[in-house]
Amino acid sequence: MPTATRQRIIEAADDLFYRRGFDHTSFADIAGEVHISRGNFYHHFRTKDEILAAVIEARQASTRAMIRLWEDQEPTPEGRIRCFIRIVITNGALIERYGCPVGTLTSELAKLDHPCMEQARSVFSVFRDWLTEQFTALGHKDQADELAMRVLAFSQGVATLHNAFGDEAFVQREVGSMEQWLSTYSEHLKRKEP
Amino acid sequence: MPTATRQRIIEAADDLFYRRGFDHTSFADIAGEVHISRGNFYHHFRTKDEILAAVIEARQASTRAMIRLWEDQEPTPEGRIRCFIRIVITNGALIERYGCPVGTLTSELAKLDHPCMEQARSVFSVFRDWLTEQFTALGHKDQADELAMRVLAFSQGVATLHNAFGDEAFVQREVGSMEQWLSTYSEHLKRKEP
DNA sequence: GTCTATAAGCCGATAGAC
DNA sequence: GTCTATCGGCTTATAGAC
Repeated sequence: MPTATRQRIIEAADDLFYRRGFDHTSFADIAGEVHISRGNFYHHFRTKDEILAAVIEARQASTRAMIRLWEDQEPTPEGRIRCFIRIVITNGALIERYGCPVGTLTSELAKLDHPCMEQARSVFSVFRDWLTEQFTALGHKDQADELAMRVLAFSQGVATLHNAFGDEAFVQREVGSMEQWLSTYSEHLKRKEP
Repeated sequence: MPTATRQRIIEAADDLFYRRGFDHTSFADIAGEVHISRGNFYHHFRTKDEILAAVIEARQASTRAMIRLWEDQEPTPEGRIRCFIRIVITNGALIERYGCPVGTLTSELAKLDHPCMEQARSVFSVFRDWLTEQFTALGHKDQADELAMRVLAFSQGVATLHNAFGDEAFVQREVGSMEQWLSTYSEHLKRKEP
């Protein structure tokens, strides 16, 4: 049973880890955001790694919630994959300023040689596995994972360069090109259906 | 005229900034690597920002040197662009462990809101401008920059996922696919030449 | 140019009162 | 559950001897 304070700590840490980076965020920063003392903070989380694990767990949950939303909104696999492709536009303002939350965290944890690296990678896997399901439903079971990884790589490349150059026209162009690529993989199914 | 010690500091800092990240690397870490005292260190660089600027300048120079090497080895624009595409294989072992040196630095500096961010982005620009030249030479002047950005985004997407998943087969597959894509853009020129 | 010594402050983490 | 007080260690950076 998470207390309200614990939940507020996780939300503040999630935000600060994204905007400032994990290593650069101190306990004092998080405590200040939640308006509690550092002593109180340690009542809820004993180590920094503990709160990182809680933050990543929260991100996994919110990722799954977003995916369920896409599934409710879009009945076809093509429409659902399109939702993923368009994240780089949907979250464009944040990505331009702070990059992709998933990619920048795994990059940082890799350099820190942090034990939570595997857990952070699993956020990527939530997207990867779901995209693989969608491409399987599109009738490309044999190469579904390969296609999922390609779409994932697209999102990371666009996010990194949007963060570096701040060029919105580039993002729009790449999304358009990727959507066109997707439609060629969907035609296969359309031809088979009446 | 850079002294030998100054040069050794820059090389050690370059390596540590890449492997551990800029923020996580301390003066003591660099001084320890070079086997000098912290006091001596401050004789050469007064602030951490100063050494970061020197490191980025060194990276720009080494990037230009690598490009000159490609130009010597490959006479055609297609061959030269292929050299860039294959970096993710050439530097595969380091990328798997620490990510792309350019992409991870810009991501970190963006979060730190660091004044050297613009300078770090210019390392990307060295690649971008050179790739634009190559695509112009291939006969695609109108969309040369767009094609350059696509190849750049490819490298960043592959590097981030290689760092996250450590899947070498994925890298090989994506490089092969990108080389095939490149050859379709080169055929245009081949048809015009006798 | 290179060193030791040290300042001033922030870090994660703990103890114990209420 | 929340607080204050505090520890030991590490940080950037400076002063000054050699």
